[in-house]
Parts: sequence; structure tokens; C-alpha cells
Amino acid sequence: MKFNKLSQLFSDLESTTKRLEMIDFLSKFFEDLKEKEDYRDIDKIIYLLQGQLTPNIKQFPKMGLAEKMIIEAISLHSGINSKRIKEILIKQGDIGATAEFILSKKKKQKSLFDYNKVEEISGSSLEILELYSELKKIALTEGIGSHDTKLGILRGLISKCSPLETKYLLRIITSTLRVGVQSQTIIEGLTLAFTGKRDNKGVIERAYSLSPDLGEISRILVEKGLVEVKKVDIEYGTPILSMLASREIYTEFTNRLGVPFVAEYKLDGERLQIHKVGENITLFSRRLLDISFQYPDVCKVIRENVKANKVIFEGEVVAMDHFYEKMLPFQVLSKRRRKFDVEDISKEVPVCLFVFDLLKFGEESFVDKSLSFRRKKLEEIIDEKDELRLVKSVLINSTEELLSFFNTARKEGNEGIMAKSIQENS
DNA sequence: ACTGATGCGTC
DNA sequence: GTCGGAC
DNA sequence: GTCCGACGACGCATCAGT
Repeated sequence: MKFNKLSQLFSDLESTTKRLEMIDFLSKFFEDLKEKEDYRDIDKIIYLLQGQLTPNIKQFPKMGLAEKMIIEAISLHSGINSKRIKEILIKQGDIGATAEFILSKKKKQKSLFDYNKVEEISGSSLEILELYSELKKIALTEGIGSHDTKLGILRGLISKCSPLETKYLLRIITSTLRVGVQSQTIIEGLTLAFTGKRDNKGVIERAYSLSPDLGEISRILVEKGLVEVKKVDIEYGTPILSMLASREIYTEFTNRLGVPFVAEYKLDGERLQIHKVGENITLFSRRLLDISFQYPDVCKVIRENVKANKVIFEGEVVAMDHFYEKMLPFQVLSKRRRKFDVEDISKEVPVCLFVFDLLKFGEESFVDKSLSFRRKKLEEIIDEKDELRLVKSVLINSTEELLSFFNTARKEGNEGIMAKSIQENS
């Protein structure tokens, strides 16, 4: 598929704020692929729609280009100095629109002198595959001179793009595509186009949350059907999407959840999803980056104190004082977010992993098991240590109990508390 | 070898 | 992480 | 209530320029 077709979709999506209309644009676009049975680029199209090059679970580098660098690129390409471009940027509001504005002027001028380059001017020839491989090159370029190399590749791309295409190209590069759709809306569009019924959304949503690669899910859907999408399950080595909490006044907990419910400390640290396969420990961040290298001490304590050959679980890693008595605030932990001198800093800033959930044990998925069942299993398999504990969790029966739990939580340096329903399906 | 600008990812 | 807009 | 995007603080990595 040509990039101009995708650009047109971006443009359509951007033209409305109505979700239903966006879903309609998406499903029409997908139905067109369906008619032509042209699924070759489906995964790449999905990634680009998400404003990304690869799904988060692929540990692929970022572009390393953002607004300031793009201004340089536009400047080089158009001959307009960067100060002037910044002025236009303020007026236009975004870097993509700025480029579109400048280029459409320039190309008009150019066409007066150079009739031979009509194709270049219309910019309609760029294949998504080519765009994609060039973008990958930009992301993979590193080291001395990488700056210029990246800009060089980008200039090449811009010269093959129409102003409209350039607009979205630059937005993709700067991670500001913002056409109003993200995973949930894309899933709706896919569901409608390829299953005909919006009710099937849950199937795709579930598959995506357990294997967060929407490009791959789409491919399964179009090539093998919904039946195969249903079979997608949590796997070792593939991090699942994090369940996010929402903020609420804690006195509202009883109203919403009824009693009893479970309350846990909300810790001021960094969330980790841990995959243990034998001696092999992988730690994933909330955005599914593999950050195992950052916490060798955590990996070690898991290796030695989690009595399960294969297991996936979640916890919050928190900075501790040297006696492992007091939890320290997030800023202290953030010193651990580094690539070099990892061993030194891990001695300087000790941490404790507070485990709070179990996702898979052996070959058995725990994602649909009840909270108490998951907790019980965790208690069985984890030998608590200074550096590895289960998060404090209690059953709350009354407002009085809630109040006192909240107060102790705050006293001990927590951010607050988490409330979890004890219903089976949550 | 050092510094500032830029980019990135956590909360 | 928070916030607010659109639906 | 759901979804998306705009926003901020902080610390570290990388690279260009010197």
C-alpha cells in the first residue's frame, strides 16, 4: 500500500472528534483491504496508526529525533532558517503542520520551474514498506555522526512525500501522531470490518491485552479468523498489558465495591512484571520495556526465593534505607534508572520488591482466577526476605477499618491505598 | 575530557 | 503520574 | 464511565560542539 492512502486515513480521522465516526473511517479502510485481500502490510499499518514503528513488546529503539531535530531537518530541506521555522511552528501549533505549510509553498514554487518532477511533487509513490524500512534505519542509527545520518534519511523521505504525507511522517517520528485513535478505537474498527459485529470487540481486546502486539493480532484475525484470536493467551517472555488503577477518594470505596473488599498499600516505586523461566528472570516496565539489566539484585532475589520453575507475577520495586526498614520516595529509586555502574548504584540504593499479583504459574493462567486464589498461591511460592516481600493486603469490612488502614498506610510512607474487588471477574 | 542541548521513560 | 474535553 | 491527548517533575543517556 502507498503511504498517501494511509495519510488520507490520518487526515479523515483527524477531521472528527466523534468516536463512532472514527471507527467508521477505520472500518471502511480495513474493508477496503479485505476486498482486495491485500493484507501484506496490515501489521505495519496498525503500528503506524498507533504512531509507532513496532509494538512495545518488541524491544526496538526509538527514533532519537524530536522537535528540535526536525526543525533542523525542515530548515535544511527548505532553506528557511530555524528561527523562522520556530515562528511558523508557534503559529501552526505542531511540527507536522509546520512542515506541511512550508513544503506546500515550496513545492508550488518548484513546480513553476521544474515540470519534469511532477511525480516527486505529487509525492504519491512512496510505499509503506519503503517508508517503514527507512524509519527503522533512522531508529537503528547510532554513534558519532548519527545525527546527520538520521537527518539525511529523513530528507530522503521528505523528498518522496507530499506535504500532507510529510505532516504525518514528521508526527510519527516525533511520537505526536495524535489523530484521535489509539488501541481501543483501532480494535473497534478491526472488529467491525473483519467480524461484522461490534460485540466481538472483547475477544480482540482480550487477545491484545495478553499479547500486546496489535499488528500481530490483526494478522491472525485476517488470515486465520476470530477463532484463532480467541486462542491467544499469556505466554512466558511476552509481557501483558498492565491493569491500571483509577484514582478515587478512598471514602468512596465502600460505596462502589460494597463490603468486604481488599485494600493494599499503594507503593511509591516502579511497577515490574516478572517472568521467571527456570533461572532466567526478565523484568518488564509498565510500558513493557525489558529492564532486567537495571535490577540485577532483584533478579537474584527472585531466582533464589521464588519457589516456582515457571511463573509470571507483578510487583512494585521500592527504594529502601540500608536497614530495609523504611521505604524511600520515588526520586531515590530513580537513581537506579541507569545503564552504567548498575552494580555500584544497587549497593547505594537498596530496593525491595513488593509482590502483589500472580498472572501465570507453570502452564496455568491466573489472570481469570479470583483475587484470593492468586494471593494464596503467591504466599505459597514466595519466601519473604528483606528484599522480597508480599505487599500488605487486608480485608476491609467497615468504614472504620478502612480509615485506620489508610492512616497506617500513610504513616509508613505509602502513596495511599489500592482497593480491589473480591468478585470473581475483576 | 567536558558541557549543554536534546531525547526518553518513569511517576 | 494529573487533568480535562468529547462522547 | 471510556478514550484520548496535553501537561509536569525528575534523572539519566547520547551526541555535537568545544
